[in-house]
Amino acid sequence: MLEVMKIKCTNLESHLQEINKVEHKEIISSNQIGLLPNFDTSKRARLEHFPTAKKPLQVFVKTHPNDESLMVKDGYQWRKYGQKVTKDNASPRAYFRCSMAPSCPAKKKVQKSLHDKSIIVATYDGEHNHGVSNDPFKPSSSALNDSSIPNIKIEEYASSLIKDPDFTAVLANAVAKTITGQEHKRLGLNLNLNLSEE
DNA sequence: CGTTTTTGACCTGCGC
DNA sequence: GCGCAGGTCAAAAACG
Repeated sequence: MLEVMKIKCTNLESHLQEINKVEHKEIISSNQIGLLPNFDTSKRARLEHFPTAKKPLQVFVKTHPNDESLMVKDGYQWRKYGQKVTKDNASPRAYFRCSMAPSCPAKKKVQKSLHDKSIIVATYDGEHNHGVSNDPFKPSSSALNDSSIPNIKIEEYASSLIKDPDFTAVLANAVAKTITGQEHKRLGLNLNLNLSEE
């Protein structure tokens, strides 16, 4: 089962990198999943100047193209403190600060993708100094309702799936079906990431 | 009435 | 030094 998960993760990572290559025509380092190349060059230079500084985590969230709220349900409570229209993207960028703890340094920026308005990009900056109300990437969490397709953060999402007993059962069933040849076309491992091979 | 959102002003860093 | 762009502040408005 872990082997199957590993293969699936590898496929999804390569798929994500292909998408980013097409969108931005740049090569992405293989250990930076979802890190957008349009990341401001001046800031990138600063980060490279301080190699110990953590690079911000970027999460892609599928949403309705007409949804202008830029709200991402990720298990934390965020307070919006600013909004800006940036030069390289007509969609406004919203700035959020964690409101679950007064002294929490965690922040995030949320902006729609330049090329696909149905995808919003959340850039997380800083770490929470408190717990989370619910697992942000667990399939049963509020992040996975009808109007919000799961965040495409492969490693954490896969990790949460492994912990999910329901998923384990489904996965085991799918593996059994594959082995017995009852289901060739679809592996039954649809991770609902909107990144299927179709 | 407390909390959150909105939005224009302000601050800061960078390139020229 | 100046202008530009991104990020933050804070007062007013909106909301529950």
